[in-house]
Amino acid sequence: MSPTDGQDLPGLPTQRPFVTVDVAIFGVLQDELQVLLVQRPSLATEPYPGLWALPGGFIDVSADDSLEACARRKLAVKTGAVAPYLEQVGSWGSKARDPRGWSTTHLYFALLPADSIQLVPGANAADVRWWPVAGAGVRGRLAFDHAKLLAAAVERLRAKVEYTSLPAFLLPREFTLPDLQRAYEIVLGRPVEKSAFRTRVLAAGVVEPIDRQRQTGKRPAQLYRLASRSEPIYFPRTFEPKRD
Amino acid sequence: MSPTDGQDLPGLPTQRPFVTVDVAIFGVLQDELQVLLVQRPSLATEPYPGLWALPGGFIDVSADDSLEACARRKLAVKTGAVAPYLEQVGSWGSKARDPRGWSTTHLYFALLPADSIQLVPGANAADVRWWPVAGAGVRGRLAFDHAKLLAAAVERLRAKVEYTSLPAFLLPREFTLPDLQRAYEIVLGRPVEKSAFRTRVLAAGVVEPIDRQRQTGKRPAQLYRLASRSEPIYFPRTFEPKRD
DNA sequence: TCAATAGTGTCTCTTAGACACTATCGT
DNA sequence: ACGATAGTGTCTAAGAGACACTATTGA
Repeated sequence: MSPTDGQDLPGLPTQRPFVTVDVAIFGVLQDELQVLLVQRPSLATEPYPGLWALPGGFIDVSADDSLEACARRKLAVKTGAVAPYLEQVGSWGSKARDPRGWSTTHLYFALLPADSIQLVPGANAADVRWWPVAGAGVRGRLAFDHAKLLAAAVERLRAKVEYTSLPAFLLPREFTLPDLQRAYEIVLGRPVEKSAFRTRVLAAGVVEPIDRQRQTGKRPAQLYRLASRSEPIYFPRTFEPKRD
Repeated sequence: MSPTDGQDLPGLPTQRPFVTVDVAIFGVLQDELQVLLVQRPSLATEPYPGLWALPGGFIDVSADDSLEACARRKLAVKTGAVAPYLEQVGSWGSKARDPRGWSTTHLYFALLPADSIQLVPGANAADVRWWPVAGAGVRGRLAFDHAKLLAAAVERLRAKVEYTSLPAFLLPREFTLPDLQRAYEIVLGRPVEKSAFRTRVLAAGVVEPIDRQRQTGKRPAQLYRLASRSEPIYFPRTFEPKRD
């Protein structure tokens, strides 16, 4: 197959944008919401050398059957794991966002239990590490338009957390209700009322109790697991605090 | 500039998907939610000849500065109008969705006052017309994967209508509250309670009264216009009917 | 018995939903 | 006066938010 196959069929444009997929992988570490970033290679031939970026890259039209498959592949390459939750955030494309030319990117975000995975520095990424989302360490120092992409992913995540069970995908398979409540508080960045939280989560059927409790020094807590390991639950109302 | 410019820079993939933008343009006509479709040319060299499809097509990397600009261009070409509301729904891409090869599409949906525009049959589209969204006339007879795309756009629209002022963008610049309520009912496909509707819409500051009323045979109705002509308003709660 | 965390009960207040009622036009 | 549509008021019930209270462990 020649390298220009499919580039010159009649009616198809000869000049095409290049197409990438980026993934914002979120986890909770040290009681903080963090995002997985990779460091770009320090080669003068590469754009933004040495800067941090969302993991991602070009579509491989011979290896990737679809955009989502491409996102899952890039996720697996960095984490060696299959994320329990993956969702498309949107797409961006313009002449200016990549110095190499007209480009589009399809942005996904993934949630996973951060302590369950091993980071995998890749051939094309000097380093891989978690960065706190709230911290200023990352702000404004990301390659390409990734600061904007990350902000969009965080905004989407925070918005959906108000009315879905998404934070459960940040926890290991078995967890307690206080664990889950803490995950909500970490993502939202504000405290959540305990009684209302428990009522809502249990009424919505997000979780089901298992026949075990967590033994700590204090009163033991009932262990739960997700009722639906793959799909999030949507709540009828939100967690938003009462307006004043 | 040679036709392969930008195709062979070092590090860039030589094989790229082709990139399209599609737009689901919605309007209310004959008391129904309708979508603008174009008929594909009846040429054997074109895929899906004669079938109906969402307006759209390839990115023109020399004419389009961004994906959204491309969507606005395609919208203007068919309607001659600038839509008061345009939102990205998502993107799809795979090897299989277009017989000509690996392709991606970026789907937008637009809302506009249907009676304010003139349809413009284009060079590459045999015909343009409105189709009822609910009707079976369109179902399963769309080109490419556009049935799926249209379903996604309708789903997004319906979901957002529950908690936003989107239907206002389907009305002319001046309208009455009963007009607006009717627009909600048409999009949602179910009746909306009058009193709660008015309370919510007015409390949210969606509209502002103008110094005129609509004279019909009956009691005249106060005319309003959008408080914010460009941005939709988000309600704190939804219009969903009480569960049983 | 105390500290600490898990889990429940109770009160209030807001708001949606239902629906009846009033208001204003033309005929 | 009446039909028809515009617009308001009232009652009820459900759920959120606040917060106090009880429960269960180890030390």
